[in-house]
Amino acid sequence: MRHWLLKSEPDVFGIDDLAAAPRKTTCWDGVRNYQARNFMRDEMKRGDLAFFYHSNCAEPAIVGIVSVVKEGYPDHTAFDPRDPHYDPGSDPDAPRWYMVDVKLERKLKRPITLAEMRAHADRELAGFALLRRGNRLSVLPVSDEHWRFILAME
DNA sequence: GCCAACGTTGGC
DNA sequence: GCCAACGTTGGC
Repeated sequence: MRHWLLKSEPDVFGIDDLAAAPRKTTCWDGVRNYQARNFMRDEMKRGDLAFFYHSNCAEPAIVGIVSVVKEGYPDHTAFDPRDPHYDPGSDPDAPRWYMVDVKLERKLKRPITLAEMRAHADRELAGFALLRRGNRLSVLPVSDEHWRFILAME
């Protein structure tokens, strides 16, 4: 089983939105980056766990844990001209973008902030993609060691 | 195939 | 709101 991190802007869709969703489940739509797409389409498996991360906000932090409940399938929002994530280059016969479904397992007891994690960037969390300068990937893998260390911070 | 221009991401 | 970093686009 692999571990991941999923970014979401709390102003758009935060951890409490997921907690309020039917069956605490949502499709992770709107990802328009090829590397992130490949992770969702090819590598994320049912039962994998992921950190739910709040980005582009006052306190960037990991705030919860989700599980993959449905593996990669075409992101239909790319087909809808009225959708903000519409991409005319993707059509149902040859989908360009994929998504997974995730379910909230639990919120963390407290947010693990980006600043806190950065304090370990040279030691326990060395190599963690989230801490790379200029990191813009919205779906990224987390090693088992980093996963365990971050959970221990909780 | 190169690279400048542009749009987006995301921390601060 | 600013701006650095990055991915994408399109002219050549």
